Amino acid sequence: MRKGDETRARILQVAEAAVLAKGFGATSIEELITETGITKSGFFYHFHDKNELARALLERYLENDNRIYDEIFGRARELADDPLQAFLLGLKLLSEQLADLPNGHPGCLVAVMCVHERAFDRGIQEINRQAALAWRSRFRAMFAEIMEVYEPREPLDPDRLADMVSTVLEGGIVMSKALREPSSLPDQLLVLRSFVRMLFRGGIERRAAAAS
Amino acid sequence: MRKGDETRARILQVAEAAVLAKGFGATSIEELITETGITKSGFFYHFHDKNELARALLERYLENDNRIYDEIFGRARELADDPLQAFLLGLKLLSEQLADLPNGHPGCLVAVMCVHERAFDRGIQEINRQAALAWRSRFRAMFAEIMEVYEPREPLDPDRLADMVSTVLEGGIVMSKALREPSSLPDQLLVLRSFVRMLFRGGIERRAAAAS
DNA sequence: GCGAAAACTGTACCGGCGGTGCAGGAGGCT
DNA sequence: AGCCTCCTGCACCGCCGGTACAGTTTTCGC
Repeated sequence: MRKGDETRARILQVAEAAVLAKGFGATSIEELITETGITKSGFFYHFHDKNELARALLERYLENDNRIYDEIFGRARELADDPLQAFLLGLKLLSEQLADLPNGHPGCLVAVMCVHERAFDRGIQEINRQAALAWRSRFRAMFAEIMEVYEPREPLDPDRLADMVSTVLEGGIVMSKALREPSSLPDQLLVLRSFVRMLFRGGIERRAAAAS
Repeated sequence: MRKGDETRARILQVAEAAVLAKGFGATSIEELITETGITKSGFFYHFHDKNELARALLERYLENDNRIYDEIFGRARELADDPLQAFLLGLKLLSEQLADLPNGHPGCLVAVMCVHERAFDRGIQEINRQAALAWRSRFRAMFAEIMEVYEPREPLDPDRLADMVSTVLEGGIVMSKALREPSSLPDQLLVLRSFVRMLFRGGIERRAAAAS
């Protein structure tokens, strides 16, 4: 029981690195089993086909992904009283953490599954969709809290604003890889941070100006 | 000579749709030849392997991509005297054009190649990098022109700002696919538009306020 | 320590796919 | 007529995903 989970986890670990490095199609099962020191039969004992591997991979990735966001923005929320300051600090911490990765962000499995789209079943597409919606509600909650305190300079839909965070993350990963500049992703996050600061600090300045 | 080019173009057209729909690995050569009504030998007469197909596909895609940006931002530049207004109009036109696509943006081949990364040779990675750099210099030129007229509310590196446009485009494509909401990409472009307007119109307002 | 279940191994096989090699043919240009 | 471009047809290779299934070791609860 426990042994099986450990092997399964080892396969997933090796598979994730390989898939993020060269895509799902280019990652062969034979390669995974030689690297984990298991036999082909052993592999198919754990995952009855490649699609199931993809699902497990994605679920594992998303759990970890959510854990990281919880940690970073949770820490930021503890350090700052103000919701805007907390969010800006969170973006900064995230940017720094990504900048510390020596080879840059390894890649996002959600993006991989999007690109391979129709190669997978509807179940995986649905997990992907739910993940994107979860990101949306996570960041929307933060923006909603900010908007209770700060009036935005321009009225922007909180959902669209929340999606902007995911958009910059996903786009930053792609652009970092295309440019071969690991620093691009953290830099783009800081640009987004400036935009958000401008959006809300502009608002409070306007209110101060109107009051005077 | 002309006949060959036509067949080649037909293969590329079919291949692009297939690759964007389900990824490169999941697109089989056999499938391409049945759809174009050519034989396997005929295919390998035009492309000596799959890697060469990828290169041709990418080059064709980038030519078309550049043509579209030239058109849209060229038109915008003609319609507006002010460089900021021209850029904002260009983003709006681009957003509208993307919103008009019934099934959303079909996908970006640069992102596909990034995701498959090590499955291709260095030549393709280099084309990808040059494409990203070309986007950067295209939009940097626009921001440079804007900055001659408007002072940004915050000092932001024109390169980073330029990359933000590509980042939002690439990220928006991924998020649109993940969410299964074709409207997400054009919406995100409009959010970026708001950010850019805020960045520069905030600047001019400050100068006007300082003068009064 | 024992028995059952879980976690594998080994082997043999299948079909699809990327890719090679080569011979030959149709059609147009000179 | 002869050559070149553009293909077709065919035979073949090796890798890979996947199946089937019998047998073996490891682990864990009792």
